Amino acid sequence: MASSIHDLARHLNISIGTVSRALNGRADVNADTRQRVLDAAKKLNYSPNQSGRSLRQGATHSIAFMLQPHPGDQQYGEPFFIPFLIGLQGRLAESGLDLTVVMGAPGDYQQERLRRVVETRRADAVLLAWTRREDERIDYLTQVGFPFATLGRSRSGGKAYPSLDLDFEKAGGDAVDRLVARGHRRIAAIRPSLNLNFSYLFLDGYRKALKRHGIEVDPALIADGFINEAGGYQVTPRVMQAKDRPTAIIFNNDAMALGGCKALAEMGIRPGHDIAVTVIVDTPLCRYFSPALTAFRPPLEPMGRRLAEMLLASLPAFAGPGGPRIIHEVWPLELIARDSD
Amino acid sequence: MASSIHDLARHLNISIGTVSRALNGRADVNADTRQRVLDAAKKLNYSPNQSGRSLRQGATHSIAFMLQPHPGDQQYGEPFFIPFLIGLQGRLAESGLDLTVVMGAPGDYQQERLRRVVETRRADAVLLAWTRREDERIDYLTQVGFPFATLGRSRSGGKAYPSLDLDFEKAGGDAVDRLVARGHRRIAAIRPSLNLNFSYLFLDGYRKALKRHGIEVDPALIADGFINEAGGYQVTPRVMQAKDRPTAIIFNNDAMALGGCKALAEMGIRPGHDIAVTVIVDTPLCRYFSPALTAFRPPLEPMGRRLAEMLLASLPAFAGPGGPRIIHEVWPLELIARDSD
DNA sequence: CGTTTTTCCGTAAACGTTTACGAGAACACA
DNA sequence: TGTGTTCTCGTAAACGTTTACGGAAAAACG
Repeated sequence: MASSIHDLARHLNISIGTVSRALNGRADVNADTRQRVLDAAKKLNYSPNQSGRSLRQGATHSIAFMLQPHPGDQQYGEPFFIPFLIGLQGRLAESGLDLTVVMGAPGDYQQERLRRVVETRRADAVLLAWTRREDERIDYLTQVGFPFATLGRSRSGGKAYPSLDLDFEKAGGDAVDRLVARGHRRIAAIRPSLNLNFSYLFLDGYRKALKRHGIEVDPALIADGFINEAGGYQVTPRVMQAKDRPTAIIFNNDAMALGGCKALAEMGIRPGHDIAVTVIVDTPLCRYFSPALTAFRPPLEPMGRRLAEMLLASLPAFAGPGGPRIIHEVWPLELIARDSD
Repeated sequence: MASSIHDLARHLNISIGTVSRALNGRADVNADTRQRVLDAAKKLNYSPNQSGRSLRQGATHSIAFMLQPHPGDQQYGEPFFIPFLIGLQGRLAESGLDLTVVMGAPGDYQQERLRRVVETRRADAVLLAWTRREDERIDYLTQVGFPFATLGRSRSGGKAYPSLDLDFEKAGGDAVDRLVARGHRRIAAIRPSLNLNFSYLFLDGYRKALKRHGIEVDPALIADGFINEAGGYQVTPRVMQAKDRPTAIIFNNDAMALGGCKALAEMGIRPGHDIAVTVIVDTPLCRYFSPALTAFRPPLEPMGRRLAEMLLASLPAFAGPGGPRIIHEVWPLELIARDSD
């Protein structure tokens, strides 16, 4: 049933070596025989056994993307990543690589699963998302010398790996600028806990922009909570209880914004009327919420493509003529003005 | 660096055969030597090369879950599946199996990717979701005799594969019952197009319940659209233009409900006040939306665990003493009453 | 003590590829 | 014609495992 290279060879009365060379497009095979091999391969529905290839070549031809729910986050997930994955997979496929998403159990922050992938050599490289400020995954991978790239920056591992990130700092500043221009002075910031790197960047941008406008940074207007609806719901009332009530809130996460708006609604506060709401990472949620939420949108699919390219460029086997290169890029977020501010 | 079974053997001065047997827990190896092997394995940080194992055993020890955005659905994804995947991965890990999620490019409905997985033998079995009424993936897999299980039922492929589904028919009926009990007679149904199987089940339940209550089924109150926010947004006004305006809408999809509520808001119609809204599959969205949406909730994580178990039970290599069994189950959806109806 | 059974381990083949090496044939060139 | 080059292909080893087979040593048994 599963036809092997031997079947092809027997069928054509040539050696398996020639068949392999023909299939792999090597130069030292007659054009005529190559065609015959290709035809036979199609006819016998042949496709190479990956285990065999991997074993011989020491490469799996697949890239692992580590996807993991945050600890305790049983209910919701990562819609954010889907368009990103589409771009990723598209670009990888062009280079003959498979993308496999490996799920971690919630809570262990991927370390165990990551080790498993690396040690059993299930992938040729790994893609990490939601990098933390100090990231043990990055430490581990650099230590064992396993190729990887990250979506997001980190302090860990030096800069010896490709990374693509969004400019959360600028977005945080732009959000403040826009709100200040609209007359706001009391601006709250709500961000995820866990030491996610983008959350720090966002806060930096927020703080710097306030200072630029001569506005004092009030700790009572800054809060962090769990990175989902429940977290936003829980933490938003806290900033609303500040002595001098905020007239605007910037949420660093769409899910938290959703929960926060729920909390606001229960307090009788209407986004867009009684308070201005801005969200840093846009998803379709923001668009279809009532009122539609002003948000900063990342070009997710192009980001996926680009990160794939950057990863490939760093791998000796795929790098272009110039040899392997480590590329770092930071992309801007585009403001989508809607009704909530 | 990557230590092989040969390194272990050399280090212990025994043959690789013995090492392998010790590692795999076979009976014909001395308890003492086994311990020495295990210790050495830990010390040398050995873990078996998957390609080697797979090649020899003809099994990859991994299960593929096919995840694919619907054609044209660039923006949003499958948050629905995350808890499901957690359950799945947890149960598979207990049997030493890896779960890899394989992404398809949007649009080709997975056929090409599926073939690729099957033909290159990257997984031992496949898990399909969002089954269609007539499903070419199922036809293909049964035809080539590749093991699989499905989340959702289908007309294709006979019944020779395990399947776990939710009782959308009952949920559709229950939703109608509840609305009728609250005085509604004009009840609209909005569901995804594409011939997704659950969408038909839902509609069947809806229709039967209406008839049970002596209410005529009005085609003007039934609409289908694309399975995302945009689809709901686009199609909801259509049912609202029916001669005798509906006083309630049942959405068969949470994303469509979100889009639909946006459309309603633009028409000045408030869910929970001017119209009753019920959603068949609950997500955190429904809970945090304003107003919170009444919805039917599936136990996603247990479903994942259970489907993994059912798949394993159907595989000769993992089936229990009774031999392989094909199990079919249909689980109920639990109504979560909130504020929208 | 001799025979049979059990325990334990080494040998080697096999899984399906890729690829270094070498060799025969055809060709080019003087 | 002789020599060197090019084209094409077969041979066989190698990747890291698992496992059937057989055999030596130890244990059990009479």
